[in-house]
Amino acid sequence: MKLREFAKQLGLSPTTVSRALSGYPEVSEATRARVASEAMRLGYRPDINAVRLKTGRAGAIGVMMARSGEIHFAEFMSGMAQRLETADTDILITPITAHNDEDEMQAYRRLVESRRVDAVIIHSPRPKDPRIELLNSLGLPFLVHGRSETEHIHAWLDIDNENAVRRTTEHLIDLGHRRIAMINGLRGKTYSIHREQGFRIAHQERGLVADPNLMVCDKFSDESGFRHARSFLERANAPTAIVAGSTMTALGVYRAVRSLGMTVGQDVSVIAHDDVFPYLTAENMAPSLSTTRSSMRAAGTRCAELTLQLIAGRAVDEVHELWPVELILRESTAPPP
Amino acid sequence: MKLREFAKQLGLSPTTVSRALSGYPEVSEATRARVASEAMRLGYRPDINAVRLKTGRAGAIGVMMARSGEIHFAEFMSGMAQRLETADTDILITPITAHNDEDEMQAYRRLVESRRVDAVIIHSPRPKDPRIELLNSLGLPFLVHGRSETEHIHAWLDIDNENAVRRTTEHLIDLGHRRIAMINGLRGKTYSIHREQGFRIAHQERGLVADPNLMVCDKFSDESGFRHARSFLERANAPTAIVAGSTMTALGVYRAVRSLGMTVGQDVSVIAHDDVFPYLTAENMAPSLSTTRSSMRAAGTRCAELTLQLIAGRAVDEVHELWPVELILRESTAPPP
DNA sequence: GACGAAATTGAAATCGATTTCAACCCCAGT
DNA sequence: ACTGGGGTTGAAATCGATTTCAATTTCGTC
Repeated sequence: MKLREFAKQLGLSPTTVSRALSGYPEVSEATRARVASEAMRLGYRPDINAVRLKTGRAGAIGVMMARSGEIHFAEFMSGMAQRLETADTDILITPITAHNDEDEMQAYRRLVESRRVDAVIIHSPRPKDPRIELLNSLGLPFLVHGRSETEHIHAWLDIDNENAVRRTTEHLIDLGHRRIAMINGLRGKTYSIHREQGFRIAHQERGLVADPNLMVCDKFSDESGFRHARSFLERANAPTAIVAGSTMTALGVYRAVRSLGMTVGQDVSVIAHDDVFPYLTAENMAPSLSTTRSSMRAAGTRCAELTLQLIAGRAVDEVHELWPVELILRESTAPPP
Repeated sequence: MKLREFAKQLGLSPTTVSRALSGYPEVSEATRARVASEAMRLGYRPDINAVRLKTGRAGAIGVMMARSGEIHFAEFMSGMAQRLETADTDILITPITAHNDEDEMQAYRRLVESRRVDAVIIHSPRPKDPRIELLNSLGLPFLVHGRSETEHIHAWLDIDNENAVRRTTEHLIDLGHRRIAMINGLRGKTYSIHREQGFRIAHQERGLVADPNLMVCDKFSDESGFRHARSFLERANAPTAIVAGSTMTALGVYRAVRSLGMTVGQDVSVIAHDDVFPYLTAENMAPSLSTTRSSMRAAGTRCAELTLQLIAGRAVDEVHELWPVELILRESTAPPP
């Protein structure tokens, strides 16, 4: 059913119908009500592509998906979806298969030039992230989930990674631990850098020095948690506590500890950051895992909201949110033996 | 840059340029080459919304995302993306917040009537799934990931769940197990039903009867694996083997076994279905987990391909694929003590 | 050199909405 | 009775491409 037809059935002009449906003020209340109810009854809905062509709005927010199916991705998206479903805005997934930066940049260009999206959200930025410069120069609104240290202006939402790990580490030191290891996220990402900073600062504050031999960077996975924890714990001067990058990593760490005949929360303390996944709960691990916590889903919802605001014209330099994280102590952290 | 302008710069008509870029045969090779290279140089790309309006193609495939961030989702999507990136087709995520069927149906209607997508993919169908009937009546091409038993025709790709669990169970019986428990997926989904069938058939074949008290349905999560395994193992007549619905479930099962002072692969055998996630590998669990395996990512890629074929007009009743699963025996299965 | 077929190119209509600008109605104020 | 203004409505232009149909060029053949 097209506007033409529909308008004819109502005995009105397309103009008036269009105005009635888009809430313009100059159409009389009586007409608006009639149009609305008839649209519902006859199932008329504007062709989204015509609307987009005419208005220039794409009605979609782009999200770049890294090739390696990020474990965080589904939760974040689900959060976004929650906000967007009432905003008549779609989520457009654009795959990044590229292994080099240039390909990735090309993907952004394509997105912008073909007018597919009104804005994009990018994840896991690096301190100097070329994407930020590119998006700025392309003039496409964008929100960074995470932060960058580039001089180029950008809207962002991030969690306070530095403070999270700092409190985590302080807690371990205060329990009496002196040799603490950290299994960090991917090298080069801003969040990994911030976490490392938190780790160092906590040590310094207490008059200690973080041992570089006890710090590694890797992806968040069960496997990497296991491997690094084993490697740490088999050393002569093994750490008595381990800070893990994610609950998935912690899973591997637990396994490594057990595989060496030790017990988490007794021989070795473990603490991790928890992005709150419905299928893996820190509280249910054995022993229950102490964590810093910040919901990935909530971040998705808020990022969607902020992105809508950017599209609506909110100033980029107003949009900066740093979320604090909760510290939740459970059974996996205790004084060293 | 618009077609008008671009064509003028080339000294050609918009018609010819459009044809050159879309690969029509009637444009001379020389012109085509010139147009292509200039388009690259000047960065001309057709406005996607104009193209869509004119051609009536949406250039996107819709995927419905259930509210609960499915753990499988990211991998499947990532697989889809891999196929679609060269097809100039987007993936459109539509959130389903609805708790009732009617809302969900409404979401599909909206998708179709506003011409947002050329096809949709739906997941985890039930034996009589009303979505299938609706999509048929709306005339929108769709692919079911999984299968339904409805009389309504539908294209589908599924893994052979029945056979997977059947072989799994046969293996356990052949090892000597007589009391085998199964932690199945969500009740009412076709895949859960098929798995249950496989479980029963394996028993029957060997002259045994599956014990209904040892079969439960629940979501795939660490927590549910733990809870149900505990409950099974604490009974008077405890099972000696457990079939788990996913590696995540198996994780919880392992934990439950250990929490009771028992050992996986000795006191209790465990086997699961593995959808192959990069962050949780059956092989790396301790002890390594025996599984049936089928890559979720590969399914995504193939589903994208099949959906493109449906859009191109391939007959719906030709599109049925049943994927066999591999059975991989590792350390978690052994004869009963 | 002329003719017709084949190969190229272009003008204009079209997709389905939004929005500008003009027209109309109705009534208050003079 | 006439004017002006507010409140409603509509005709037509427009967004930026694709595609139909007609026009033009090129080329082989007689």
